[in-house]
Amino acid sequence: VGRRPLISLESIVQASLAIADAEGLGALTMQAVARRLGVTPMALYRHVRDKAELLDRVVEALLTEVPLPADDLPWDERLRTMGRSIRTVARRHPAVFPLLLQRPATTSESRRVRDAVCLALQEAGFAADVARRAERLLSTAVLGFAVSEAGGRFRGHSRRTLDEDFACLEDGIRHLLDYHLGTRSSSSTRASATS
Amino acid sequence: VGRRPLISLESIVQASLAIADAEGLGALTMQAVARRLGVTPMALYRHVRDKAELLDRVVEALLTEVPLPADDLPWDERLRTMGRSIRTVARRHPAVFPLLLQRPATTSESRRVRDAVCLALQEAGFAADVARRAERLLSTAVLGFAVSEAGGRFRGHSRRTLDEDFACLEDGIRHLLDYHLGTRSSSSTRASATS
DNA sequence: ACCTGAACACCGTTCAAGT
DNA sequence: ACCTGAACACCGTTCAAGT
Repeated sequence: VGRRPLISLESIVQASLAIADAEGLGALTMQAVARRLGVTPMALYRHVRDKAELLDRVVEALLTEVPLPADDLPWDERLRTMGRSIRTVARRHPAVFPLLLQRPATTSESRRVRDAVCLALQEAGFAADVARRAERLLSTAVLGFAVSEAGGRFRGHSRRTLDEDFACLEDGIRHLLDYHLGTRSSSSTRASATS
Repeated sequence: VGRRPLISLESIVQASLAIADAEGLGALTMQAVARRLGVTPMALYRHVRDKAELLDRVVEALLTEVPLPADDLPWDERLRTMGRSIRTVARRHPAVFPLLLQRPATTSESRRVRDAVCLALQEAGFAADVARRAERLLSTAVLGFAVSEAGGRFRGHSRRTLDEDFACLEDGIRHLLDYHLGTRSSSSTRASATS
């Protein structure tokens, strides 16, 4: 009656992420998390229903690491910044990141990022429903690339090649957005850096 | 000495895929595969080194289900057909398909599909190295969409919405290819079906 | 309220043994 | 050559019990 908690949901999630980062998703077990926290595995079940929920929380934590750019930046810079942030988070947590593509994008943190993207697209001139569709496809491409890179699908390609690939993806997205906006001012559109 | 095999690598892979399709990736265990084949779990280890290799084989089997379009079709139709085939395979094997984005794209079956895409892109007019880059980005977008859809990230969106999303993705890709080819004949480019 | 000890069903994997 | 039986370490999860 009135014992101070030794662990919290937050410490559990943080420990889980650290384990997955260091030893892979296979090493992320309830026992490993408990051991790292100096507690028995059963203690975790007070804070988390089961392992599935733990994984949900860990994935959610990834999205928390994506910072939202300042409001006063132009919409295209905001999109570019978020895309790069996502890629950075993927490189930081390569074992867990792929799960992001497999869970419903309806959690609060995923909504937080998505709303920021949609807002930028609407400021660019897209109608709300078009912006939502564009966000879906755009995030799919960026997440797909980040997962591929983090998960090792592009193993064998140099960092330089992948950076160029990503720049090419950014340019492609920018071009398509300009095209749909009917914008002629392609001044900020870089020349295709193929090679 | 000279006993006829009860099981084969092929039957193991097929049983594994059937289990994953029916009950999810979590139900795909060595014991479950063995039970389905009427054999003890240890019998599997004669044909497969460990579970990791089994998963590799199963993923490889997914790619086998992607048919290569006829050579005499125009390059753009070939690309479109392959993209749609990939999406179909993803919908057929939603539990296993996400793994495709997490393994090195260097296996023989993945090379088979990739070479076909690169060839189409080269026939379109791209240089070999540009074609390879385009293939990487293009397959990332298509696989990313297929994984998202199969894995449930887009749960809550109607089939119709997702079909339109995919059509929009196809159009976007087509537009970018045309743009990089410097083609003016945009007759085959559909008007943007936003909504 | 929070944690533990003991227990259960299940998992991947090995090894020696059978035919 | 191919499969089995027995065994091991580990996993997620429960339940009653301790403080």
